[in-house]
Amino acid sequence: MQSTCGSAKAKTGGGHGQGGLIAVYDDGGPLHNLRRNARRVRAGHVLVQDGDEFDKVIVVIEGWLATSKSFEDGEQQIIDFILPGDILDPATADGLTVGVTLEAVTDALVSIIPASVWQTMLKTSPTLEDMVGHLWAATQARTSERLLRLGKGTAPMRIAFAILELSLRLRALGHDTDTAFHLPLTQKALGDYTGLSSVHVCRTMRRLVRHGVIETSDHIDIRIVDLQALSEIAGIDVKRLQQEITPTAA
Amino acid sequence: MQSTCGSAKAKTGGGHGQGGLIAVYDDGGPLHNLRRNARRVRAGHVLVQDGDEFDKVIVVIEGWLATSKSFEDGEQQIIDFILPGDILDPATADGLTVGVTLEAVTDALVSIIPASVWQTMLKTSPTLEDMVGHLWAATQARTSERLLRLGKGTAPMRIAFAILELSLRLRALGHDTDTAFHLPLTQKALGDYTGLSSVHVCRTMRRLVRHGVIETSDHIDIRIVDLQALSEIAGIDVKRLQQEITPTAA
DNA sequence: GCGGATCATTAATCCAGGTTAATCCCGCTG
DNA sequence: CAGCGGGATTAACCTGGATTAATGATCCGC
Repeated sequence: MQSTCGSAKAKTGGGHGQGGLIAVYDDGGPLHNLRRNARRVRAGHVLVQDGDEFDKVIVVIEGWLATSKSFEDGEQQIIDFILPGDILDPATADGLTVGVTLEAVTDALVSIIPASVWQTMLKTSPTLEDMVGHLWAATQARTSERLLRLGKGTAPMRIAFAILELSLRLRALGHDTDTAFHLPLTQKALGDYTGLSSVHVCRTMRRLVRHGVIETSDHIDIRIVDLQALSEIAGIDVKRLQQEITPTAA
Repeated sequence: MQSTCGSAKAKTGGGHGQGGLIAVYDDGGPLHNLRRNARRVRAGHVLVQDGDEFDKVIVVIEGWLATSKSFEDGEQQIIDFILPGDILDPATADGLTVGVTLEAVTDALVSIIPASVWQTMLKTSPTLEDMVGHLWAATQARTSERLLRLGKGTAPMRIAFAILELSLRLRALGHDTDTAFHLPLTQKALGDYTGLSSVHVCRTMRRLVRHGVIETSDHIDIRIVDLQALSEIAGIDVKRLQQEITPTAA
């Protein structure tokens, strides 16, 4: 699950704007024919509902997905965003049903692999197993940070963290520049991710802008102006977070 | 990661009061000699600190551990409780450092396995791989539920859920009876787990008692009086939660 | 039995963030 | 161009849970 990191790096990023793990798929690696049997889904499309029977693994090739859970009253929590290169096995312990709803945030391209096939792929490719291990470790680390902030963090901290976390993940994909990036999210969605109301997300982000920590333009294009300040608010060390949550970090 | 569930069941529970996965270890399975090289730790002992270099996997044989993260100001969030039979790989994506602090909640018996050895064990034992897959799926499911409640749930809901979650996990180990069980936790710790202050944990639990939903005796011995009501407050269906978070559920 | 821990309980007060609702902005379509 | 709809923004108000602090229980070692 650890060791032998390097192999997954392969930041060749074959010119299609995606480095990281996706590149591996196109390098004749274990997932090289993913694109062939991939499926295109539109933004808003729900791939699986919490509680459904479903025993497939999903690999995201392009676009954003999100896993979420909600109460009967409609209150929703986004569990995680699934970005290009991520692999999601939504199964619960019973191996039959899933514990989250999976929805496309943007138009996306995904590959849906039956569990049995996936098993075989894993068993025949140590590289793939390694990749999965790293992704899993990264997810763990991110989730822990998020649990800490959902449990004990203030609103500014949650927002700042979400911005930094997503910016790091996007950067690792080779999208966007270091400081400017686009979040395909409404403030409501950002609230569902951070456990805040959309109104308070707005308030808090406006405050960050006013304090010159970030800039925003046209529907959540974000530019980080003062990285130092932002990471202090988020309560993290950027370098360290990057190492902990970037599966391909050296 | 799913399929072939049954093999892990093995609820023989060799008479030492622990069913589930631990039983497998004693059945000549891949982990049968765990106890031999196990290490005993006292309650309160910190095994690893967030940020440490550490590339070992930890298997809990007896007792409770907890993973946690905290801010500089001392505010602490318990990420998860690690119970007998659980396997913890605390590594982050960099494969070198860990992202959580691991502490013994009670006196405990743990086996600490170097990453390389663990790799080998996994590769040579499909049964073990399967177990790990189920544990991981169970953890995922539990974490999702907890994220939902930390983000959007009220205090009663968080407490009720924590009680039910832990009671189910304990029951799966063959400890305790269906409705009565002991939590080796202070209210402070329960607060760190649910993202509440100890004072509010107290208030909320007292209210549950007053409403006849639970009973408590002597330092968090809990008896569930009205399971129906408790699960409604928690916002779950007990049967379903059990399937989703119990690695050995059929 | 006595001082000193640690933890639970309760009450009083405060505030971060939720809720509601009005307004604005912008892209869309007829 | 007007009208519309979805989101962002802002202000006014309210509340769930934090904080502080005082009081009890237990359990200790002496």
